[in-house]
Amino acid sequence: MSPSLHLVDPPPALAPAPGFVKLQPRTLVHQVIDALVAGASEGLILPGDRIVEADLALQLGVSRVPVREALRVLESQGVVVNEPYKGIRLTPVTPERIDQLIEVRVALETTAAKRAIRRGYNDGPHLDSLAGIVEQMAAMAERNDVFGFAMADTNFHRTLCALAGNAVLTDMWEMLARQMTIIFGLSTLGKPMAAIVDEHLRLIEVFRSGDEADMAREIEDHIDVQIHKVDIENIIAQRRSQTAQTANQR
Amino acid sequence: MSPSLHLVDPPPALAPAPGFVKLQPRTLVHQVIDALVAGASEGLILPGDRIVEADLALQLGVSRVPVREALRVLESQGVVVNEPYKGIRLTPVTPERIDQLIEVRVALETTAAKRAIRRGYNDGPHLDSLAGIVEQMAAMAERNDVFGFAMADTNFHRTLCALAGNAVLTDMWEMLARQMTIIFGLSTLGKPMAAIVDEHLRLIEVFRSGDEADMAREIEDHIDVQIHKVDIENIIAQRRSQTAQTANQR
DNA sequence: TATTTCATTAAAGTATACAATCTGCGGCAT
DNA sequence: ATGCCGCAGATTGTATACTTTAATGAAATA
Repeated sequence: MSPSLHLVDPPPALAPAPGFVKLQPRTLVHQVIDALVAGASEGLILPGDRIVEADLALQLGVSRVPVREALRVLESQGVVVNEPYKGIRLTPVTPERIDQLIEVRVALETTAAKRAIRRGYNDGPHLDSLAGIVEQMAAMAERNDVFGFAMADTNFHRTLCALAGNAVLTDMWEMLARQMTIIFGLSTLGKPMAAIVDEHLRLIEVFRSGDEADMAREIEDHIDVQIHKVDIENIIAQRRSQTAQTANQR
Repeated sequence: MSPSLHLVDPPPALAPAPGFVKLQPRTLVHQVIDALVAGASEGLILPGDRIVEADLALQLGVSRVPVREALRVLESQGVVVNEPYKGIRLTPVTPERIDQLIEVRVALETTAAKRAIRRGYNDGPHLDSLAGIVEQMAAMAERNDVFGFAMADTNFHRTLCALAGNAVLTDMWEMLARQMTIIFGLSTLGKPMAAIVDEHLRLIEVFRSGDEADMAREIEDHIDVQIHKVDIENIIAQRRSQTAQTANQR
């Protein structure tokens, strides 16, 4: 883990793509976005912290322009909040906001699962790829790799959403995932990893059964439990005191 | 209606605010965003059309910077698509995409209604404000103001969503609404306005009853019917040939 | 002492200038 | 004739420079 903010290369794909992916030039804007999200999930920047364009640009070794554009994107995605001529700060995370994120995420994933079932995509190959990801999760749990575990977990749900074949839905899901990644990164998991692995296996089973209502219930329970009970404000306060000497002023 | 793209002031609020609203400076970025969305919904730019930063900046009388930032925001919201170093174009609208937008919108509105009911917000004052908007719709229908009618319609659903008190949800809903505004602007309505007014009245009734399942069904039917049957590609082709002399090359 | 005014400063918003990349066309070799 | 190479134009990506706004604090006044 790096001690400071830095531009990053594309994250390593956990599951190799089946065919060729249309590769696109990674502009600085994208790199800045990734760096910021990564930094936030590492707790380098905490919710509510001010983000100064010029400072950030200096740290990342780029000009203000790509930084500004990145921040605009993150603003429109809810990761940061902006007041014109005043400044940008990482969106404050309150229990209410977490509830809201969860509510929307459950709605999206439920819809995705429903659609996937109606398309008949809850069968062999698709179930296998989901099972494969759960295996990865188990492996990460084995070696106690919390970060890798969280990545695989996210990947599981991303894959599930993708089965709906709804680009609008997946885009919106990614927005939520980003914000939850930041929160996840700060909080330790509420449950032991082994239990979470089991939950995912059960999720696959229900998905296979094709009962839409059951699936909806299962998803709701599953996501709800994940971070609902975490006292996020306490965690943030702790982090802030830990890194008080280098902390960005609030 | 203006014959060309132009910067716009904030749209007139249909319902006056009860207290003071925290006023924020409108930067050029926001104005460019509004101008672009307005221009798109007027058919000045058609789905699939190329958007050249420099041209747009010239037309709007600003530099490229705010234009770029606006386009970045619209990109992250799905209004335009971007390929690095190649260009930006208004997101192509296909029947599949419309289906996807509707699917997500139904999911969000259903969730919002459910939450609003659970909060007990399906009562007196809130129902009244909804009914007030339907009256506005009826008035617009009376004077055959299609644009005003669409605005009021949008406002109805916006108000309904707001009752859930979920900022994340409303933000996402606004994204969808923007894209659907563009499509609506291009297509004529599939049903007579009077019928749509009736549907909204029924929607209010079901909302009052507080039956979540009924509400979900009602919303689904209502939104589905609106534009599902429209042959959007044909409409776009027509528009394109109508304004062929000044059309932006595809 | 409290309050207002105004200058200073930091940071965001905007404009201009430069670099990198794509695209289409024309010449040249095969 | 066909296909490859490379140059020129256009357009996007990035950097630098300038302008506007807001916040802070010191000086002035009541």
